[in-house]
Amino acid sequence: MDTAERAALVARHTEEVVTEDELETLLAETAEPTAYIGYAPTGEMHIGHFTTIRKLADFIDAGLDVTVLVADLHAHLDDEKSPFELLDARSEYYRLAIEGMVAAAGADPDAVSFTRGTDYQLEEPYTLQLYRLLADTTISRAQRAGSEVVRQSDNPKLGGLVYTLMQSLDVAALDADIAYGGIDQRGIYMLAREELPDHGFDKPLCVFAPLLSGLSGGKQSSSDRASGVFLTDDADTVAEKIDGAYCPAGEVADNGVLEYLQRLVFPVLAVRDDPLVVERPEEYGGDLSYDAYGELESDFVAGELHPADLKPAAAAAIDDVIAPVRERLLDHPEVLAEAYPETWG
RNA sequence: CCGCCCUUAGCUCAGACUGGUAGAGCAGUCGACUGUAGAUCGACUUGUCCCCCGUUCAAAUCGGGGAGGGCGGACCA
Repeated sequence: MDTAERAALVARHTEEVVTEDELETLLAETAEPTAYIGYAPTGEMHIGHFTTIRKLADFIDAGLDVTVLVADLHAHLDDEKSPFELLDARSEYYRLAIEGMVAAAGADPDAVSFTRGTDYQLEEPYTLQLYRLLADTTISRAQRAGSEVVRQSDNPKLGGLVYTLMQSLDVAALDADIAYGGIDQRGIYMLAREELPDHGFDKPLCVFAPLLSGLSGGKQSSSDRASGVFLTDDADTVAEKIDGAYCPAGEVADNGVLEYLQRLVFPVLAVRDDPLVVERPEEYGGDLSYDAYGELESDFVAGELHPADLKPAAAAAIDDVIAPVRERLLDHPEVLAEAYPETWG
């Protein structure tokens, strides 16, 4: 694989790369570039996380050294989304779920390094750097950077501000060349690109994944189980949720069903070299089979593929994709019960 | 340390002055209409009224105490 091919692999299915030129340079000049993505272990993981994590397989194939940060302190700093006492349990759950998703994406989980925030964020060098960042970042700058990530309220806590600076510093602390995350993380990593060079660190490249629409048209949320498919949802639940999803015939915008297919199902099917089969009654033209998302979208836009036929096929395919992750999680009921006692205890 | 304000449905809040065991909007659920969903109609559900004590035939409402949250003041040798 030459540099251009590797760059294309890293960049495919992304929302934005900052910047493409820097990516080519990095891949050409660095022996083993590093990329990291951080997750604050808060609510249960869902299919939106899966689409973002699935891309780690591309990173690994492109020769990147991938680290996943389980940012336990962040989970508490952001308006105490996770109680302090649950950080251990939820960190364990996140690691289990993420490993499951990496494996389900066709990559080797052992190729990913895991780190927890508390492994290094309490040590002196990190703390000292954090204080220095705190000293020269304005409140409004930190607020703006974190506005898409940190919970907003009329009476925001200091934790949400520190969260933003810590995440910026994490890029340097983990020695990552590339900061990867959903496009909602853009504000924070732009702050990192601005501030880190002033503190003697390299300016990180950023790769942003698209966010999935929720099934009702809004955003997917960990705190709303109905807004999307969760990793532990069984086949019937997936079918119910997809059946209820906003899905206007012929329209692509805000269509969660199509997004699931494009961003998660087809990439996984491609690895297995399987098509997506849509069963359809004879009166509407009989079964269909798609090897690529583009064909399916064309048919959908043209009105050749009706939502009522698409939905059951999509539900079955989604269930098939999450099944191995679900099984891995349900194999460890004690992990779920300790991390989310109110749901699983 | 002092003073003032707030706490009612999943969310935002009304009701408190003039006690009679609670309402609106949004959300949600279910029908109708569409070969899905949404939109649109139609129907429906939801509550330790922050906690404790007291007054009263009767307290979300009045009195006292407490908890949590917000705002302001004071101290500044």
